[in-house]
Formats: sequence, structure tokens, C-alpha cells
Amino acid sequence: MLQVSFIRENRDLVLDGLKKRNFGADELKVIDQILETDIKRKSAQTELDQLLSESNQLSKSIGQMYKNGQRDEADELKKKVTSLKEKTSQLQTTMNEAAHAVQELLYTVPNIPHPSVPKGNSEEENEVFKDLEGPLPVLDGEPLPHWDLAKKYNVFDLDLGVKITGAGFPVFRGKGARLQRALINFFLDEAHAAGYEEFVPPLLVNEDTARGTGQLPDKEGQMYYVEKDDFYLIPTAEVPITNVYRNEILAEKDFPIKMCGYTPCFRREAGSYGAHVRGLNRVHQFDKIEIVQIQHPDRSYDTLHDMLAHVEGLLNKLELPFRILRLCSGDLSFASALTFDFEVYSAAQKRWLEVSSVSNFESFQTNRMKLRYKDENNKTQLAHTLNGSALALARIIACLLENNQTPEGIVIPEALRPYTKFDILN
RNA sequence: GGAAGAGUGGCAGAGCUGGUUUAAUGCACCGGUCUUGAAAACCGACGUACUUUAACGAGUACCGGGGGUUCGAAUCCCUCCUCUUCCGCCA
Repeated sequence: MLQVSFIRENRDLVLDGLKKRNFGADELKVIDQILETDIKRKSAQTELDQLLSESNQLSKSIGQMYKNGQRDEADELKKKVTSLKEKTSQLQTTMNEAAHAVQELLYTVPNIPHPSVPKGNSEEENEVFKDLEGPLPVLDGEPLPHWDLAKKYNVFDLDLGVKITGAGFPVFRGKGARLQRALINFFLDEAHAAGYEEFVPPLLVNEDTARGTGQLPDKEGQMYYVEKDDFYLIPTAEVPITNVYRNEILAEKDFPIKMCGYTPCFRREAGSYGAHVRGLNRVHQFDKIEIVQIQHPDRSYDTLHDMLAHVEGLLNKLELPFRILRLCSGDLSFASALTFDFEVYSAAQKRWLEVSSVSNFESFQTNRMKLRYKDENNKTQLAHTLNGSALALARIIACLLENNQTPEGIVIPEALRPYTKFDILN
């Protein structure tokens, strides 16, 4: 969420940013609407504060009068304050309504894209930031997609998931389950080695937490909701982990804060059907290791590139062919200022599969969360947050199965073998 | 799930028979004096948000969250949340 003060001081910049996000003339009106409503709020507050100040003064002297035994004069004053009260409660309502309206409008405004974000309408226009070195890998014979391989080697079972829960809840078993566990440990160890503190957070979060990272109110339908307790199942570890520092004021020396965590992720998303959502390409529950950083605004873009390097390192160790995309404005998520996607090429599906997304949210989340720090002048400023998948398991398993298939079985990459304790999955 | 008690500024802790509390006091942190340096001592500053001001400053709100009573609420009432203790249930 953008700050009103920021919009006030950078109106044109905000408008340009929204135009880049393909806002039409009508949609852009929201900005001036916010500014006008905020002016209403301000003038109501100015007047209200004055009246409250006055009645505070009077109430105090009433107290004095009672002490001095000036009962009649006190009663006279009481009437005056009572009449003031009518006005103040009216102003209070005006102010609250205006403040609330500003808030609601702000929720509809996405983050301003970073200058480097290419303008575009859809994922077609994402920019290849770093391409795969060398030609696209080709597999001999007739490579199978991962859902066929999964059946062949009993890696996971979607039908069993349907029996136990419903569509989109894969059941991993045997070596598939062990591969899953190996990947989790591998990714966590790598994150730990890179200096990220590990968390095991709750998988259900309350409303404030879901709002803090921007899942509410915009993405309400994507989360599973437990009505009886008013909890949301997390769609990503980003939600509980970033909220660790909600409502905190940090010192400059606390930066950077590096956190990571493994959690299952739950997504209701009613996706489309067809090959693109087959198998593990899109499921309701999957496992993911998330890395999160809280950083000083001056250094958040350096940090973004550090995080990219971390994810690159993981994919290199897993020997998977990948490329990095810089998302165009049309594909950029609501809260992000700049996002890089990692895609692994599946030689079996002959398409690129998204396996990670690394973003800088700048102060968009921290404004909602009230996550601030004291700068060198002792002023409170909003910190920046960043996060990235490092990595999402289901998709990585799909990629490993498809790219590493041989007549003998699925070859486990060297780096994973100490974790799987087997070299080939067959 | 049942019963009782409690939630106050970074921490500890007073206030809680409503009105010089604009939340005492101590500790911690920060600045200064002293010192070769440090400690101690002493002095000072020490919350957040918003409004207003060119600025100094002034004002308003906030004592777990929300609502209410009152001229006036940390203090009284309602409600929710959390914690502690006891009982019950349980991996």
C-alpha cells in the first residue's frame, strides 16, 4: 500500500507508474480521489482537534470548580461542554469516514513499478534478463511428462489425493516422498549457509497477518479460510515470516534481516484446465522454501540481486537448465515493484516452467505492516521487504523427473545425493 | 472446555475508591560533564501516529483490541483477544 504522503508529494510519478501498469484514464482518477478525500480528512481533524482541545480545557476547569465548591458555575460549564460534544462527535464521524475511505481507495492502488520494469500487457512481453547458456536440451527417444513418470516410478499419486482430499492434492510416496524431503533439507541448508535464519511458522494466520503482506483484501479468494476461528491457511511462507516484524521499529544496524522457512503452501486458485495445469504444474497444496529479507531502502536492490544469485546457485547445483525473466508491468504482481521469475526448461513438456519468483516490494508491504526503522536523523522510515522462492518443490520435482529421465530411471543430481541417499529413482 | 487472577511506555513497576498524572519511580539506551581511557557520580534527552507551523513550537489520539457511561476514563461498564494458576481433555 502506498502512503498518502508519498502520493501527495509524487502525484505525477504515481500516475506514470499506474499508466505503466496499463491503468486507463478512468482508473487513474482514484489518485486524485484519494488526495481530495485526504484533504477532507485533514480539515475535519484540524477542526476536531481544536474543539477537543477546548473541551479538554473546560473539563479540567470543571474539576477545579468542584474542588473549590463552585458547584453552580461548574454545572453551567457542563452544559457548554455538552453542546461542544455534539459538534465533536459529528466531526469525529466525518473524519473517520474520510480516513476509512482513503484507506479503502489505497487498497486498490498497486505498487509503482521500478523504472527498469518493461512496459507490457501480459507475460508475452516479459523480458529475458538472463537466457539459458547454450541450446535448449533435447531428450532422446520419447520423453514422458512428469505425470506419466510419476505413475511409472510411483513418485506421487494424484488419484490417491482425490480419494483422501480432492483434486490438486498430490500424495508423494516411496522414493518420491524421500526426494521431496531431500529437496526440503537441501534448500534449507543452502539458505542457512547463505545466512538466513530458519523459521518454522504457523500454517494458519490471522487477518492482520494476511493483510500485512497484501493477501487481504485483494486476494481473499485464493486463500483457504477457517471460518470458525477466523484463520487463513498460508498461501506461502512469505506471509507468516514477513509478519514476524510487523509493527516493529528497527535500528539501522539491524539490516539486513534474512529469514527463511519451509512450509506447505495452500492455494485455492480455481485455475484453468488442460496440459498447463496437469500433474504438479498447478496444485492446491505444495511445499516451498521461502527466503525473505528486510532491508534498508538504499540497499534493497542490491539485496534483490543477491537473492537472484542465491536461487541461481540452487538451480546450478541441481543442474537444471533455466533462464531468468524480468516481469513486464502487465505481469507484475500487485504489491511488487520489480520481479524476476526463474523458469526451468522441461525437455519433455517442451516448455518453460516457472519455479521461482523473486521480488522487491519496496515499502508497499511495510506500510501496511508498519514495519519501520530509525534513520540517522532518528526519524522513522519504512523499511523495504523482499522475498523469493528458493525453491518451490512440486515444480522442481516435475522438472527433475522430466529432465533427468533415462531408460534406467530418474538420475538424481550429485548435490542431492547426500540427501536422498539414492542415486537413481526407479 | 470449566474456574479464578492479570494485561500500563525497551524492561521492571506505581496509579486502578474517576478530576494539578500533561502516566510517578527505577533500570536500559542516547548526549554531555568529570577521566589518559573506562566505571562510578552528576546533568540532560528519552514513545507512536496524525493535525498545524517556513521553523521553534503548539494541538489531538493512544495505558491488550473494540464499544459504552461521564463535563472529564489507565481508573467504572460491556465485549473480544492474550497470558498465568487450578481442573478436564489430549499428541
